[in-house]
Amino acid sequence: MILKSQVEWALHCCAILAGLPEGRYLSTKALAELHGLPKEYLSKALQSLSQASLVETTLGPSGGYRLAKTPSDINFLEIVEAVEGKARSFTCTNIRANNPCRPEGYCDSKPCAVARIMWEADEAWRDTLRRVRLSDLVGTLSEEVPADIWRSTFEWVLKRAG
Amino acid sequence: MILKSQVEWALHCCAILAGLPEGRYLSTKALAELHGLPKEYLSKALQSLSQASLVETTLGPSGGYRLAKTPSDINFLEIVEAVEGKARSFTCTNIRANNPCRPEGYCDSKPCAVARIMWEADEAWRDTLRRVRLSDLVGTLSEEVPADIWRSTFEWVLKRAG
DNA sequence: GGTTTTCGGATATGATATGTCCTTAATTCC
DNA sequence: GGAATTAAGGACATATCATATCCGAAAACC
Repeated sequence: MILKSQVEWALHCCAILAGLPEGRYLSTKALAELHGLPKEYLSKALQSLSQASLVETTLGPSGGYRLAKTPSDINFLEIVEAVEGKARSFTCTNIRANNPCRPEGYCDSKPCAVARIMWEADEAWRDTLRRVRLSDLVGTLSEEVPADIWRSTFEWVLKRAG
Repeated sequence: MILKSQVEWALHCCAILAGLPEGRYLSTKALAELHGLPKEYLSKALQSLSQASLVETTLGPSGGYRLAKTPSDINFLEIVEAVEGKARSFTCTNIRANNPCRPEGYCDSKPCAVARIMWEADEAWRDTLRRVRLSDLVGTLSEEVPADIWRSTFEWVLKRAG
């Protein structure tokens, strides 16, 4: 049970987009080169963010992506679910229904007890991600990343933002 | 990010094993027929449980599997990790290291902030599973499954246990 | 009009989950 | 002792999905 690498890419890209000056866009090409990622494939992750209305896009030169909301209004779960999907990690195939001792046509009143427990754990995972805002990540990064690297990184991307 | 179906199978099998009389074994064949699962493939899941020392085995007729510990000494996480593995759901490829603005040979003092958040969510998932004991599942099942189905199911499997 | 960009479709490839088959060794039953 | 049964595990086949690349269309900018 491993998350797509696109999840990692999307989170890092959102962190960069969160630090952009108001109104500026950043292209797939710039984000791919900054992170050393395949441009065409990263594009799919960014499209997922766009479909989830987490980012806005514009075409043409100096076009690209910017956040559609303030970093404090975006949480981790939104980003993760945008590229990974909203499906639960445990899928119940209801194998209890194959029990040969069950009367024909018997109908369960509740979902399977095994599934309920697994879904509860899934919710705990989602709750944790829901409680972390993109602005929290940006705060941590600006504390931990040395100031000169942090500053020159944004100079670097802005130079490519036209 | 979907768990293997073997996780579901293993959990249901453990629930049945937990209800067996002391000292009795249940074969792969019986467990597979009870749940309507492919015998050969289910065998792989049971082997995983065996390697994790959650179940004990014996060979020959009337052989098979039984729990190696009391149901209250087995939690969900042990079973899930036995078949799914202990690897975290988020793998950090450290793409921050590709940032062209980083000085050559620069070394990070901490793991990536993105990864730390994702791992925290992973821990929340594992904590939830760790807190649920196999005996809790058995308790829920014996409450919710109609008593006659519950009883005839164990008569059915015991008939196949030799 | 030419360039740059997002977006989506089509396709290829590799890894992994799923499923089957077969052999070996141990145990039980007759 | 011999036959039947079982777990264990290796070999193999198949299907699904993640990863990756390429292309064409439409939109924006110069």
